[in-house]
Amino acid sequence: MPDDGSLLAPLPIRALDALRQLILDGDLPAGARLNERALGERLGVSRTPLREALRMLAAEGLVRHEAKRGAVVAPLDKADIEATFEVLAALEGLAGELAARRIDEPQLAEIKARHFEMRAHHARGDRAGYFAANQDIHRRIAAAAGNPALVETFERLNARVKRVRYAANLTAERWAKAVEEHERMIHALDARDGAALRAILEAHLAGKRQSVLAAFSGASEAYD
Amino acid sequence: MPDDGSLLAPLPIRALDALRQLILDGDLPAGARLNERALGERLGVSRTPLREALRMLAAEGLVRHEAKRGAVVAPLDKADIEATFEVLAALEGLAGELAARRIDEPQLAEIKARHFEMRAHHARGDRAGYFAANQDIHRRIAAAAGNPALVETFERLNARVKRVRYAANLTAERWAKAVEEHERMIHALDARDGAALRAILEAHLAGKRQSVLAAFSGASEAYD
DNA sequence: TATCTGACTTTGGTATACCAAATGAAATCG
DNA sequence: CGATTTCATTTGGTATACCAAAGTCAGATA
Repeated sequence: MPDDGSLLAPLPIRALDALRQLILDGDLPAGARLNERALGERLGVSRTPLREALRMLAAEGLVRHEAKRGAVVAPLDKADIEATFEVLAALEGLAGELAARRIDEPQLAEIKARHFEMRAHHARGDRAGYFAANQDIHRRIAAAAGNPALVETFERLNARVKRVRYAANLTAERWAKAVEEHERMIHALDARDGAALRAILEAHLAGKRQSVLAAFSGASEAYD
Repeated sequence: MPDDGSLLAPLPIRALDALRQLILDGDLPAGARLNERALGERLGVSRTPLREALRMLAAEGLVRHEAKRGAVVAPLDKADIEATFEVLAALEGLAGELAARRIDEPQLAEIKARHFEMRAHHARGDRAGYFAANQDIHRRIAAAAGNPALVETFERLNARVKRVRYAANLTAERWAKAVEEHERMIHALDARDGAALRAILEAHLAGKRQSVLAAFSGASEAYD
């Protein structure tokens, strides 16, 4: 997902990726003020490219610029999460419908393979592995939709809730239910049933929203 | 739609709004190289805030950064337009469904009023007035959905195709059909029928896409 | 004449300089 | 002792300086 953190990329891009990582990992907590000189030194970059990175992060919604006090890690409240998941669900639904219509055999085969890897992680109770495989599958479905604008829009919004999305601790039941939904996704995709896939994905996202909101309300009443 | 072009806004924001206007109006045609010094002088701004504005426009998709050659007004081809409209249709559909569920009477009344103003513009054959009213109605439906992430996402994507969206010259029939669709929108909204409104809006956007693509293919085979 | 070459110029990328507003701390007043 | 005023410092906003890579073009060469 990094745009391009590689050594040859321009500094604004490198700073962007580094900062995004820091925010998503929680090293820069929501609400934290981002001192340009200090942050620049930390990243080994001067203020000019750093400020460009901050503007890009603001466009992604991970950072807010407050008048006369600079950049702050964007707070995230319940309403933000609900709104974002509402849009993500619609985008996933669209992705599913288009993917069912457009996916080719090699793409489908690879998604099936990932699906079984994911089930393996679930069987072992390996949350990190599960999340990675899960994310990869959703990314591949979006890619199979063959719509770059959709992928980009999804990634942008997903970044906003990622901070909290993968912090949600699944209960065993919810986890099992998610896996079962994935199972049905594969079948719908295999049958090229767009309407069904859309419905499953929308429900799947609704479930994720619930579990994220539950974890959110419980853990940090106000994440900002 | 300008973020805030006012005199008290910081220069990156002012430059952002000014540049967006220049691009949407076609004063900066697709593919044009954006010389930082020249552009800065034109806007009365130094390169530092200008570069921040360019990064924000890149995030909106109106500008592209090419390696070692700087910023360029983003080209827009048929595939971009199709992909963008596909996502816009899904977002409008979601907006409609949510709006039908959440709109209150004053909001609905105002949309009805705008609707009749729009019909007046249509009756007079006033395209500019029609487009403005039309845009306003769609914006209000999105607002009535009560989802800021949705509004923001929609605006961001819409900006990409605005350049070409309002250049499409409607035929009389297509125009009449659009107005009739708007009529049905109002009824669905009035009846709080989310599913119907979603369907109408998705079809409406599909029609817009067709008319834009037709105008696009005819006029400028390659808008870049 | 066509092509190559090398100095000059332009341009984006990055760092630094400067300013005014905001912040914080110390001194002063009630 | 608490509130407040003042002054030093920090910080964001903006402009400018510097560099290396790309681009340009005249003149030399075959």
